Amino acid sequence: MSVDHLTQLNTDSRLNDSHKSSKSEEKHKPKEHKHKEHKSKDRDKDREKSKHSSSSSKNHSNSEHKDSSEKKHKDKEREKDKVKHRDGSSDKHKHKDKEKRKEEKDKIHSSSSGSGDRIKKENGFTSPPRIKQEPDDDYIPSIKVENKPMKRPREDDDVDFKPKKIKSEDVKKAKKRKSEMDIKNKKSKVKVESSGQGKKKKKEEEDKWKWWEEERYTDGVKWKFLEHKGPVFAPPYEPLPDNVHFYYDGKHMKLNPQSEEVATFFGKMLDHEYTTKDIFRKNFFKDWRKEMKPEEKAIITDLNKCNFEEINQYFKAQSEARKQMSKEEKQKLKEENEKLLQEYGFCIMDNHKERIANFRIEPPGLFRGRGNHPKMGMLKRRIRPQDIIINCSKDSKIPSPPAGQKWKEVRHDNKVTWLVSWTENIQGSIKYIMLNPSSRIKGEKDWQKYETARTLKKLVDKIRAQYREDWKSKEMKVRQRAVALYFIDKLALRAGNEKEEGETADTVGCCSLRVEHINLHVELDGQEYVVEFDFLGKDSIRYYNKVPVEKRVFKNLQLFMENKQPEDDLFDRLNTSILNKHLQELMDGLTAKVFRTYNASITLQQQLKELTNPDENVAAKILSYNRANRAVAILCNHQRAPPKTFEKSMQNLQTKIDAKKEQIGLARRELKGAKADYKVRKDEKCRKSVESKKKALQRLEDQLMKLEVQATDREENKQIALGTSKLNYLDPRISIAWCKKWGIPIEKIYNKTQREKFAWAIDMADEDFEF
DNA sequence: CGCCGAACTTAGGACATCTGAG
DNA sequence: CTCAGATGTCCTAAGTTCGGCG
Repeated sequence: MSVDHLTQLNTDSRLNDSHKSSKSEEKHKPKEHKHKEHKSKDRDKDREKSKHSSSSSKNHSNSEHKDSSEKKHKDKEREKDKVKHRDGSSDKHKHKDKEKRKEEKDKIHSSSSGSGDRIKKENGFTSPPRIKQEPDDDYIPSIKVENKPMKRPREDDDVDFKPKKIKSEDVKKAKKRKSEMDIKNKKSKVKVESSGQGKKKKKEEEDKWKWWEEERYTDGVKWKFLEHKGPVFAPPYEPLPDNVHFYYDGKHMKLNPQSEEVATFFGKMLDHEYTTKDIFRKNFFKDWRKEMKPEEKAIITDLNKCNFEEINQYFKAQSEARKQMSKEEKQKLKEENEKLLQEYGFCIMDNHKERIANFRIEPPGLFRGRGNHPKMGMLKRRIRPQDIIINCSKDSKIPSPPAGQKWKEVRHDNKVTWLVSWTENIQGSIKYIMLNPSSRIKGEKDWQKYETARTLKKLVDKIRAQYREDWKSKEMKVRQRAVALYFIDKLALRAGNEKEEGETADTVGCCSLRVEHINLHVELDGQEYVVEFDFLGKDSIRYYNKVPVEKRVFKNLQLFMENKQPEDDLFDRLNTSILNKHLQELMDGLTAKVFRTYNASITLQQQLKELTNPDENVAAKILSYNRANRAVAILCNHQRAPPKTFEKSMQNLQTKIDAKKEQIGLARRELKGAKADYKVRKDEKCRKSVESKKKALQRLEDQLMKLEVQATDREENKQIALGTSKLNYLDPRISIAWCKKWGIPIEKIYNKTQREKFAWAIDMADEDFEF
């Protein structure tokens, strides 16, 4: 964190202190009453702000030029909004407990700096600089918003699918549907496949079902038939052998299996840093004691007197032993695993065998949330059959629970995609077993996601024009919405839902940004109107970025921050639901996250165009691809902890480079010598020697280049994770089109799993595909 | 209309397995 | 052949969105 960031923070808080507003009184209200009070306070504040904003908008209006025709329209809208506002409907109602946050903050930072300290500790690296060029979009935006279904609805004759006739009938149907579709969609790639085309073709089609050539369900039905074998439970606890001891206060103590199991969870983790954290230890100890027998509970009262060392050693030895297993043993284990996969890893959904993603129930253990999680260390309990809800077809073979046990419930809900669910005990949220990304049900959704993003592409200019216009709105709420949307669009921020405090780590997204998360600089490093962002986002990954913004945005931010405490919401009149409602009106299916998908994909496409050099070889082109991918990862702030071995491996590489350089020096000298010889002797032998020396030198130089490129690549990738964007944000058809265009084998870009996930795209994208 | 739970996508880290340079 | 580093898989936490309910 830079010095001026710190001073800025301090200045801010001082400034705010002198302007103590209604907020500060509120701080001392008892918590229980807070909820309602907050609401009415906010309403007051809203009115006040509203006044304020309309008066101050005069101040900011010097650069405002009004388009009269549009103004009329706008005014009408404002009128509407104002009416709504009078109802109190636009009040923001957050039940975030700011008091607490403030107190905490005061505790931590009583004397000095801002939030930066904490942030750095939590996640030691800073965000790399990000680039995102605005796509030079020559597209003419269309006004019409239509989200035409990609396919026709399924026919009703599918209703009584019977599991028995699993595939043969289906192939016929697929063909029928496909031919209809081909006519309708005028697909460039026509697949010839008359019904009389032999068994081989049929077989292939069975192996690789092309669900994307079939119609989709409409009306929320997710499947017509679903059969599976239920989940695989975590193996039961195996008590420790008698020679592995637990000590309390130096004395050996035999724990009963139930509390022993929980002890092993802690013992296994001894090497992890977080077993030293106070919250972790406190939560663990509390939950552990709940599992103890009264006698144990009476004795074990202080975690510091517990010695898990032997337990720790035991598990280390176990994992060592696993590594040392013979080939045959490993093979056997692998086969058993495979058998389990074959039995439980697949289900039958609508006549097709589909892979299940997570068919194993999460084993018990100690919860470790990410970042500074208030619940870290709590016991994640073992899931039993009686906790499990099974979802499948009525007419399917219903999975049987383990002997002597019962499911919590068996239901037949074909409006959802999950096969199994249970409620987890840490947050009380529901967990699911669902299908693999290669499945129809996931693939269709994925495809649709990119289609929505492409629809946004057609409208984005209009939407941008609109939110720029809204920066001038008389209404605070509209301005906040417009500025937030600008951030979401320009910086690919996440929407930022409100979170319940004390339940999760303190992280934010766009709508939940607080005043303390940004710093305004009228001038910074030679740039005007710079906003400095510094906050923890999803997974407590730090987002740090300095962005020059338009003057109007800057002025708006100043306005939003007026009379606020650092821990107050920046966009106090906005939340994700308001924002998304607005977006929904702009385009069918538009939500905040679509901007991330759109901007990621368009950035890839444009970077690929820019970086690919037709004359270069495959390796160089792939490097370009990775660079393009990296640009997206940076945009989306996909970070990773630098690999543990990074420094070392970098050093090794450097050593290699140095060695290579030395070799080159040597080769140069030799070449020189050979040349000199040739000059004197002019004979064939010498000429050949020169030639070969030249070649050798050339080869070495090539190798050096390669190493240096590798080093750069690795350095650039140190903190950047490419996988997330590749898997979730980049329309696979862009990459596939690029591969086809430049003759790059798809395997160089997508591994086997990824090719399975993106099979639909591989099949349908040709080299002309444009996102 | 706001709140909350349900359902589903997105996310990084741990661990296992593969690979290719020495 | 060996081993380090790269790559792939698994795991499950942490987001977003939506719809229903009071």
